[in-house]
Amino acid sequence: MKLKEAKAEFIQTWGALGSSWGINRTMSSIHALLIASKDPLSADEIMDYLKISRGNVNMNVRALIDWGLVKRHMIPGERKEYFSAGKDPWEIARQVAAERRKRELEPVIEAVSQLQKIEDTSAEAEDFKNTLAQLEDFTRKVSNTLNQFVKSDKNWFFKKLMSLIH
Amino acid sequence: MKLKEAKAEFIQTWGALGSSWGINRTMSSIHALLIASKDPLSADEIMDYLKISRGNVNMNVRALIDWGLVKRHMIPGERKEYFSAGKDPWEIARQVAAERRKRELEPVIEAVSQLQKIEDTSAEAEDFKNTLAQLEDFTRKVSNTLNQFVKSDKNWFFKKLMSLIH
DNA sequence: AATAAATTTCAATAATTATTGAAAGTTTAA
DNA sequence: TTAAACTTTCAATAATTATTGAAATTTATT
Repeated sequence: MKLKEAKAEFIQTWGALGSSWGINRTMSSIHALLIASKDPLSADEIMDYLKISRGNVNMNVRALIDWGLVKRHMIPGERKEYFSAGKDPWEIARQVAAERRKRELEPVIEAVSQLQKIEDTSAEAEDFKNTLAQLEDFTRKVSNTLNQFVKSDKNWFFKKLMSLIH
Repeated sequence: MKLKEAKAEFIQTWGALGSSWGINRTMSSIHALLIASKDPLSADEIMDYLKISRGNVNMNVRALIDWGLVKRHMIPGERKEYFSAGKDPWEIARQVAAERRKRELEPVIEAVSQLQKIEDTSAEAEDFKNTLAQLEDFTRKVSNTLNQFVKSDKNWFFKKLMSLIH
């Protein structure tokens, strides 16, 4: 297999993965393209490679920057902006975990916690309150654990990962 | 807050969560309804409560069964099928982790592993191979860890979770 | 300040994904 | 074996989500 083909397939694979994770295909394709690329790319290069419009590139690159997965570069003497993505899988996972915790887990904890204020005292109501309490407890534990990952350094993470397996 | 309201909001919250995780809103709403419900429900009851069509209930309940999140009940003397969902968050998470590992992580490992067969030996090709190798290694580690979770019992999981935090 | 280069926005449109509902298929019971 | 009760399928349609592209805006250069 040639380098070019491999990169094209990687972009394809990564794009499909993203879409099964609720991230849109174009966003993950751009991310993959930048991961696979030695040097930062301009909007024009991304448009050209992925055959998508300027507006689309702009919106999805912005989203990637929001997620902390891509950064802007200003090259001295150039007017254009360039974009690059970090290549370390652990850093990528950490960034994604941090954002999802904030965006998805925290709101659930908040909501489930509020819902437990049920006035009824029927057996059914008590049961449901109990289900919610368990859910809150579980979600808090997961959220705390993720938070540790996010704040930890790479070696700590791998050590723990290994300790889980053995 | 009354029990009915709380259940309605829970269904709402859980539905929204699912859709940010690439699971469709109706599927997670049905799941939430069954979690919140004391007894198993029939297709008609689900249709009625969520105001969705029979076909939609059938398809999404089937998907939930595929995911191992819902089971069928036959009540003796009744013609209808009834459905229920497990209420233990740990069991739910385990089931979801098991399925996603199989459906999403394993194919990525396979794909990334294949992609490393790049013939080129330019510095750029070597760099990219290296990125892929790191990605494969990371994904394998995550996959193994998830697999441990999946095979483990509840207490083991919580003990490990706690050991990570402290 | 005028111009050029690049970026951003967003209404229109295209593409995708979810939902309906009626017909076909199955199962159970008399 | 017929009919009623229930489930499944799937083509048509609705709803949602992504994409385009041209106009508006911003930023840099002369």
